[in-house]
Amino acid sequence: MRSTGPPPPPVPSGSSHLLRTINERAALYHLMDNETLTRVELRRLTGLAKPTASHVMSRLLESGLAVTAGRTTARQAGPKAEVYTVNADYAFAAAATLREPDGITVAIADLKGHEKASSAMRVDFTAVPPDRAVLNLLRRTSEVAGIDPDRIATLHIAVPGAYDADTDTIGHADIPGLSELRMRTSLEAELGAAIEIHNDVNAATVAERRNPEAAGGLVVLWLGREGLGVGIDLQRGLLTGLHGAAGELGYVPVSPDRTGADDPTFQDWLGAPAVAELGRAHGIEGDDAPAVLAAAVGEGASDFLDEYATRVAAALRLLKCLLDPPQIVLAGEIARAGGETLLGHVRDRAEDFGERVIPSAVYGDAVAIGALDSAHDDLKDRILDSALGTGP
Amino acid sequence: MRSTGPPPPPVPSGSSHLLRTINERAALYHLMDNETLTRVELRRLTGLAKPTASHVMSRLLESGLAVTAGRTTARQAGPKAEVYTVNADYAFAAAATLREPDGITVAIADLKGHEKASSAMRVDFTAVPPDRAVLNLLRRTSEVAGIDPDRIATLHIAVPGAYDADTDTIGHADIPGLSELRMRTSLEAELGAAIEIHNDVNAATVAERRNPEAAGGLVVLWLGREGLGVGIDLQRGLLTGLHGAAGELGYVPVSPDRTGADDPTFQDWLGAPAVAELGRAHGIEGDDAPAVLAAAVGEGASDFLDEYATRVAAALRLLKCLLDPPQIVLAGEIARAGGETLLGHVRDRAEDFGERVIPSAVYGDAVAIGALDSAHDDLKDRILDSALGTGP
DNA sequence: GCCAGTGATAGTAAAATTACCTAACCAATA
DNA sequence: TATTGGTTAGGTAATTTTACTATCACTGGC
Repeated sequence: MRSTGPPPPPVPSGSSHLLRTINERAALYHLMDNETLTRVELRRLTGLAKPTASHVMSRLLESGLAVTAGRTTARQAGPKAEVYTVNADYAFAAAATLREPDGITVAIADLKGHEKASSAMRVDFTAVPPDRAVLNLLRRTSEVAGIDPDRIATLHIAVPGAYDADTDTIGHADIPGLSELRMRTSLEAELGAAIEIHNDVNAATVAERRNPEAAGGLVVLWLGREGLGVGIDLQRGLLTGLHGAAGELGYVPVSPDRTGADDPTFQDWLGAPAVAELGRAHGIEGDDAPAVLAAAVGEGASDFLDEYATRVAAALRLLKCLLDPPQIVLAGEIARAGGETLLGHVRDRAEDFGERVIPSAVYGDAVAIGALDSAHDDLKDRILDSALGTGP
Repeated sequence: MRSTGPPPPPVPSGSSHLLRTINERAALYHLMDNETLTRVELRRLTGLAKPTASHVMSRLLESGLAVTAGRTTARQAGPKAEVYTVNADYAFAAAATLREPDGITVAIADLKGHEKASSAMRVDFTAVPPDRAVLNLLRRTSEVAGIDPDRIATLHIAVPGAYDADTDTIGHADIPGLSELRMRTSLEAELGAAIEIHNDVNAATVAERRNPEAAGGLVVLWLGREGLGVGIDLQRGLLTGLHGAAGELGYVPVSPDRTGADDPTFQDWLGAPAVAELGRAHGIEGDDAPAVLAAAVGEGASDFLDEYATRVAAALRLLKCLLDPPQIVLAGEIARAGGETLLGHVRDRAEDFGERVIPSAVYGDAVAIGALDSAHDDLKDRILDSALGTGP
């Protein structure tokens, strides 16, 4: 379904053109990696000779991928070196989130990763199909930011559900009309952009990559206002699974050896319903699960916190034993409401791997931020792969 | 601990030398991928011009990596094309397994992946340290096969335990002296070879890659004679975890919500002890867990099989929900003893993902085969990376 | 049934192309 | 005046294109 024809060999071959492509790719990579660059710095990074570095740079300027950004303020002898940057407006990355009952958000970033515009809108998905809603808000947002929608090269969408890339369908989604839609196909037809659809927890997991502590790989236990999920980001990239349904801890039975009729899952035992029930048992009130946790922390209800932390630690032990990740991030609205207090209790219960449990390093909407980060990474990869190397 | 200095940029750059290296690498890759190759076939695979293909081939011959293998039996007009092959004796890959109470096995394969020799030996690890035992048997085996031990470029060792590459230590190992050893360091000093140490279940998982059905990724539930384990091989390579302790399902509590004193783990509930206990309860006898299963299958004890299959399916559901793998392989001595019968029962219990559960496709010692496959893959990678490209 | 002619294929040789590197040079600046 | 940024000129190394030779199966006349 994905690709046709035989796959290209993993080891390329070619002639002088390939060499030029390689060197231009390398230069572009360093340019995207370094904010600003002079010819001399490029020379040092790539090891190319002076005339070659010069030539490669002028090719990048011609193609519009690089732009000049003044000259160095020379404090050494000699002329001032010309400074180059990536052309931030060469192409844009967009991200959208779909949530119930919040509606949708859209954000657009330039090639440098700077957010240019964002907007949110409540949507009644029974009245407006999700794909139309995203399209409308994306067009409006790009207009506000003064961005030509045709320059948006990637669009990543975070949805609450499991996206199956092979069939272009979304499973386990509680948004009306979402499971019947072929979202990627329909949006790709309207927009020119490359569309990717991610699970919301996976998007939040990408956002946690901003934490330099988690560079070696991380697993996120997402304790959301409603649902529960796990994001796995180890070695190279997200683990999404065959049908995009990896990390669905919520569907796992807590006690498979008990063949009772109720058969509680981790969602029942650890998710929002469990928090509400635990709150009632301990006399702690709140409108929703995060509120209950905030109240518990405020009141110093250590019995409640111990009980809940024990459950969280049990889930973490499962993840630690199966995946042995360098870091386990506690994230989501409930975890945020629990704050350092909850984290401390969980660490106490986690015993041997407590030091690996860290709080979320993301401020703000992790799902939206992660989706935009993901779209931006994808954009850079695509620019690197396609914008050059189509020489004679 | 692993590398010093700044990492090289992921996008290389270079001059004509690089180009030649690239093309020779490509040729070598195709040569290793294709058993035999003529210049014309190489031309078609790489897209290189005729004289270049010729030149690259003669370089490979000079370096000793390729050898001639006669000429084609021309059934078309024109001269017979010269046929080339990888020089199978250019370098060798070795594998070893350490098991209690079986002792150690050693196997050696040539660059083409053909097994040249293998041997097994019972070892009293309290008398002979594991690293010395491996070294001795490896030297003896290579002597028997007439292979210069210096040409053994990779050695992969499968051990029952979690290998931590950073500290070069093995945890959770029940072989005397194994946890005190720095096995890689000590063997690397004696042998010139590159040493890798794998968990035994992970080695068996590599062996399952031979099954073309599992090309999209697989997870192995290993029901061994003694222990229980999970091998995860998705997207890119094995998931080993920070301390090599990924896949240790045996240590996971079955029912975290029950805070009883016994606190049974999956090992207790699904491993060899559980099989023995279940056998006693159903009046089925056997010397060890596989024997009990074989007896149950022979007697058609469907009550026993249903009960055990229900437990296996519970573990599989956990793996399916967390990892969503394309295939789940049932392997290990217990699973083999249960055969198609057990598989059928498990599939019935697995409901929605039963069709993804497949039997092991490996005949013989999966751990030893996987370790050798792994060593051979590593050998090919290293040859590709190092043998060429050291030009002027 | 034999043997030269024909055409297709394997491989090599020479010239042209492309991109890189070194070395020399010019200009700007502390 | 020495140093640095940048360009120009000439040379090198790898490729490709074009042209050529050698080999071999097939064919058809003798």
